[in-house]
Amino acid sequence: MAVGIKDVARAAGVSAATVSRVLGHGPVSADLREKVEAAVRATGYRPNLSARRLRSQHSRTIGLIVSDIRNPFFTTLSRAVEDAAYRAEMRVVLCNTDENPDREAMYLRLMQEERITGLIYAPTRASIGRLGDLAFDFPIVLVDRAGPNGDHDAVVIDNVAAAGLLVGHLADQGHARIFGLFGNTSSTAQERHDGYRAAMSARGLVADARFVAPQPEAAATALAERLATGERPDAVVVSNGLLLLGAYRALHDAGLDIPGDVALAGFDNETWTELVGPGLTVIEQPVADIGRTAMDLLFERLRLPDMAPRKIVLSGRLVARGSSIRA
Amino acid sequence: MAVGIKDVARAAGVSAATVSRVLGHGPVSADLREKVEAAVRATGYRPNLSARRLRSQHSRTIGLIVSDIRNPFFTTLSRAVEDAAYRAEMRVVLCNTDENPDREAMYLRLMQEERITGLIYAPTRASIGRLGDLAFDFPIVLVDRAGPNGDHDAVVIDNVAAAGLLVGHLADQGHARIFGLFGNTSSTAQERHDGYRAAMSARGLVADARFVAPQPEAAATALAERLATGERPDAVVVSNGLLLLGAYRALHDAGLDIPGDVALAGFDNETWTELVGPGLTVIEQPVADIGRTAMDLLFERLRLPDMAPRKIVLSGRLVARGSSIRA
DNA sequence: CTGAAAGCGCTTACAG
DNA sequence: CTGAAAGCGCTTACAG
Repeated sequence: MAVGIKDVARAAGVSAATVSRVLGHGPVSADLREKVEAAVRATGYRPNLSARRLRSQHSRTIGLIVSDIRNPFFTTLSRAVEDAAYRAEMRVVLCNTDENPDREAMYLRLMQEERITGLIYAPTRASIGRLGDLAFDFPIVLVDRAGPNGDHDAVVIDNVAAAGLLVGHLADQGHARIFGLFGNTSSTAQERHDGYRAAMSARGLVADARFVAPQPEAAATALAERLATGERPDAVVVSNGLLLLGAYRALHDAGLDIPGDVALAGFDNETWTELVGPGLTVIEQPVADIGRTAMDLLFERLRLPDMAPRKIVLSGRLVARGSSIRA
Repeated sequence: MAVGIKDVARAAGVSAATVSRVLGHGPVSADLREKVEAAVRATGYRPNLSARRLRSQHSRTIGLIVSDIRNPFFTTLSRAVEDAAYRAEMRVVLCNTDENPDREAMYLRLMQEERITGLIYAPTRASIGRLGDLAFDFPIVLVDRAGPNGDHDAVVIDNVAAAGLLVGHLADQGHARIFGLFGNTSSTAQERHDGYRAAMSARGLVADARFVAPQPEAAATALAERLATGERPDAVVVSNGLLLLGAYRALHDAGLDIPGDVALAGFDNETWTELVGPGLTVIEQPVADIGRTAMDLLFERLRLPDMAPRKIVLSGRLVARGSSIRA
């Protein structure tokens, strides 16, 4: 049915080996090369990648495991990774765990079964501790979330510093009761929480934070609850774009003016953050750089397997907008 | 290095065939099954999918080609497809064309080389006409964008009707000079344009539309240009979420009040559309349903290859918000 | 139910 | 530069 390499060989009057060499980078005379190329066109031959991978023992495949593809952070990241892979003539298998450790385990198994060349991986907090236990036949570069002990290559931003930037900015604007909302599944959110807490304490302010599921609804609910009890915070910081959406909605629904009643700031410079109300103050991450750097690190690791693990720390940038600036 | 099926067989004291049967659904005695399972655990064996696919001639792989993964429409679609594939014990290869016909051609080649089981595909407008020319070894279900002649299975929404809903709604609110912005790469946008034009004409209104590249910036530029010339439109409709973002920003930057100066409405009920200014009036598409239905159609087609092509038309729903409602 | 053998479609030493 | 042969790691008739 489907045309195979033998059919092309027959049509070109050469051996299958020669066809393979033309398609690969083997040495072939111009004469035969031309005949083979004509035969490939005539037959519409497409090599079978499963056979090629099996025989060559190279999958030329990069695995990419992210925790939520709806999050523009990971969408942008995956595009950067794909572009880099494409330039290196590799493909990408993109998997989405939804922050679910079961799905994560399944996809890690899949990566092994695909015999991937290397993995770029944003582990859930549940998995990040057990990372050392797992032995894989391929190198791993962590992105967005690094393990506590630096035994893996990783590309992250300085979350403690970035959270400190936000708190410092809010404090400079005269805010003191700064309520924090942080995702409860990622080490990144944990670090942002730590940075928040440290910066608050450094200014003699009292930390007041909650961890919630990383969804807008959870943030909205948690913030609404907080608004209903005790003294109202005069600012809110959140640890990512999804929570920012939920927090914005909760303030909106509560009829509060931003920043008049409550200031708002968070992570991830998504397009909509510039559009809403007064514009939202955010930390912008160098997302595409993170992806490119992760691929660079992976290729380095493949060339030099025994290199010591490297953690590359990039910086977030404060984008101050109306949501935090007191008139 | 890596443990293979023979290693497991040796460890379990059985043949490779028996190991294969335990891992598949073959008939094996409880006794041997147990031994094999123990050996699999002990060795940490993971089957090589390339070998399995090559030998079994089943890739158990669904291809999914979308035009822009940043567009939440396609993100949501891909999640729905993946969930359905997962339930059917299949994997998904997700490819992103960026509306670029070259990338599209490359990915179609890749699909053939992967010997995918079936393809779910949102073709660019450049390709949609040539769809009939291409012969593939796998069935295709078009999503979001159907060809002009119904020779492929497809799942779409009624774009003409949906655009008519928007125009009708705006007209009912007293708007007459309704400017339209439509993407220039998708047949979907073309249909929405046609629906816009038909609805305008049915109400005796004069159509005033432009096609632009499907990016926020292009929409913003085109709308700014339109605002700078001639009589100002009193409403703007756009054909998708990205253009809506750009149009919103252009109105905002021009210092115009929505809907006081200009009303705005468009497609895709993305989260941010509810948050901005007065809330944006949109057509909500049943995105997850489109994905699920496409997978159903694909499986049907695989079971019954000779079935006549079916086009399933779902409906958009008007979500009216402040951006179009005249006080 | 079980094993030995063949073969999926390629690539790659090996020999010339 | 070129071809014949072996073999990647599995699955699946075939025979028992």
